Amino acid sequence: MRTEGLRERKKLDTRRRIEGAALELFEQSGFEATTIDDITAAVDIAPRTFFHYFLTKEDVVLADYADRLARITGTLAERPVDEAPWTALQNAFVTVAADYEIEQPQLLRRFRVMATTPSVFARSLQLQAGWEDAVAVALTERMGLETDSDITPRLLAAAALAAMRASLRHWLAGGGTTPLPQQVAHCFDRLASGLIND
Amino acid sequence: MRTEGLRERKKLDTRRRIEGAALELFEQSGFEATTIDDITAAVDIAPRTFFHYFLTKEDVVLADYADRLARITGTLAERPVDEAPWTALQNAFVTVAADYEIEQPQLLRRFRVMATTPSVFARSLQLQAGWEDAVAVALTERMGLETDSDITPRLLAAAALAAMRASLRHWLAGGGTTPLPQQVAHCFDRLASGLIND
DNA sequence: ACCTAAATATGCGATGATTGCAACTATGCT
DNA sequence: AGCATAGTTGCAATCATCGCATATTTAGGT
Repeated sequence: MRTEGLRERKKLDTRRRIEGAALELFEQSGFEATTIDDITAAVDIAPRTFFHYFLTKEDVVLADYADRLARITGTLAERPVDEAPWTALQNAFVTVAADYEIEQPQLLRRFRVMATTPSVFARSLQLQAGWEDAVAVALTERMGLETDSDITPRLLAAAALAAMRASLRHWLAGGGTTPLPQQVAHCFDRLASGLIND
Repeated sequence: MRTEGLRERKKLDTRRRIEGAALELFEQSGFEATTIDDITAAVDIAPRTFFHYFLTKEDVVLADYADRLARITGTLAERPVDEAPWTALQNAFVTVAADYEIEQPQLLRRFRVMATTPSVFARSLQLQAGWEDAVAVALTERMGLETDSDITPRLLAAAALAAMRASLRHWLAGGGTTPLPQQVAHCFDRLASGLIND
């Protein structure tokens, strides 16, 4: 009972090989200086095939974002319904932060490219906006509200993402030194206790 | 005592004509379906010239962002130094919100395009990230902190932008019905008093 | 009005991402 | 083996964007 059939395995393998080769090239020559042709040549596939695996060149760097979102909404769904929304959110994001911590080495490669390439950074913001949407929807359901009638879920989702981004930035600035989960928890706490005292 | 010389006036005029024609075309045929050639033909300038006025096609839709940021940092700088950072931020953003309210008709055109075009939306997020940077820097100075040593300014800036975005979304969802400044003030208040109670 | 330097506008020619389409090949299933 | 399906490839076309060399235009003296 392998991971599905040969087809699936091959596909996953190709995807990983693209990611590997691309990241290597990006770090070596820079994102913009690396062409799709360079990447596909390195993996020995047709240029056209690249776009069957990734929507854009930027997405190779951000290949983990979809799973990351799933992890967030997944954790959020697991939290007891009677838990305060903000607390549930904190738990969900601290969980992802813990993932980040574990995968730190690989992540740093990606983040380095993102931090130095505007188009990749922009794409990451776009994907994160998708996270915000998903989280807002999840919160709306959890809080039993009408869609879009109340601004609360949106505000909470946006604030959560803000806390995450700020923490991440700090983490990266320190080269991954400071413990990320604690940092995230701290930012959530700050927001939870109001910002006037800062 | 005109606005500088003829050269300056012409340049401003061309810029405005590009914006006008482009927005019209975007609304009529869609952003992506409109090419640079279409736009420059409508304004009767060379295609190459377009890029002397705007860095990207997306930037035509977001032409006001630079001034908007100046307004924010300007207001922030005017606030008394002993005012709490979050309060100062609130004031700065409510000020822009008031601008938005006044320019509502023109803004709605732009927002409509932004809301329906992923690449424009992405670009707007990128520009807002620039706002966040600028605001964070301003706060760092105002609070007399070492650059990047403390995560606070970053968190506050990110939270402020989050409040702004959430408010804006609500405003747009309602077609510009609800009073934006109040909405923004409300979101800032919510964050200021902590999110646990929600 | 005339002349020169600086600022702008054009024209031209790459480059490179991205996409639709049609032909081709490998895999899954019977 | 033999068909249906999914995945790969080639090809051609679009279009944004950019560097560069060449006109044009405007600003400031003379």
